[in-house]
Amino acid sequence: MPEGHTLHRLATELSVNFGGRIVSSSSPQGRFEAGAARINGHVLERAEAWGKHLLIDFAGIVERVHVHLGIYGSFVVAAADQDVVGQVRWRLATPTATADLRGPTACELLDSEATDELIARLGPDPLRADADPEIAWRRISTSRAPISTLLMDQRVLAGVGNVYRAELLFRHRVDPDLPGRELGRETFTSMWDDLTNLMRVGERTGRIDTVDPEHEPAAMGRAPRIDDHGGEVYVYRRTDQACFVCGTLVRRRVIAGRNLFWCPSCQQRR
DNA sequence: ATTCTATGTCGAA
DNA sequence: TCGACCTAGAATA
Repeated sequence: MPEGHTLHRLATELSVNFGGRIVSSSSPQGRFEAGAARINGHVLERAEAWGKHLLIDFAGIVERVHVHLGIYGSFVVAAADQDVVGQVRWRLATPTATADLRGPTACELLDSEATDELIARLGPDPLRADADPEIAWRRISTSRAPISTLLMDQRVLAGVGNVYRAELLFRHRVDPDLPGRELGRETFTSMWDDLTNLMRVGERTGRIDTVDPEHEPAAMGRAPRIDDHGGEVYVYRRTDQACFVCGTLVRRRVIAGRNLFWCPSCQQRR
């Protein structure tokens, strides 16, 4: 379930469970064999997230491990001595913990130059203390592309995925087709602040919750929603269900292979 | 048993 | 805009 909050949680989890410890490293599936062997027996120094990218440092190794989960990758920390189940690209293990990486888009060693290039092409990550929203504003306010496309562009904002995109647009009642350069400065600022808060909640809880108290299940007399992304949301994957605010049916549209969900009544140009 | 789906990204057409 | 990547679990037959 990888949007930015997941990667920041993962970075913390890896740091807590493996940081400062000698780890054994292997690639049961075989596609990271050489890299895993280089790391084997070294001390994990730290793990950090930049948007949806994870970077892990090991003592005495100049390169950093770069992991990107893609759409279905997973990196799961569990107790020690787990059997290998399925396709495990990379396994980290200590006497007390095991971490298994499956199905990532990227799992590779990057030198410092490649790492710099990676970070340089990412926009500000709301979950990082060093994030500069002005960079995002500059890219949005000078673009003719629709705001729904810009929010997913990692050069504009790092860490936002399909769920946060749909929910952020809904929460601010923004038409997904609005060109970036027509988005008002005030709207952008409140969206950035809101996004930061939503993603912090996501990082803390491990789920994406975006519904305000007055629209929560208890307040509206409806059953809590249980879904893969694990939280309560306004529009994501709620195609043909009633909008919590106005009752209009939520719509879905495929754009460049991705599902966009929105309320056509609440989210109109003003 | 098979098909479908997914919170992502890249490169080709 | 489309397919490839590559994985597990859910849905369908």
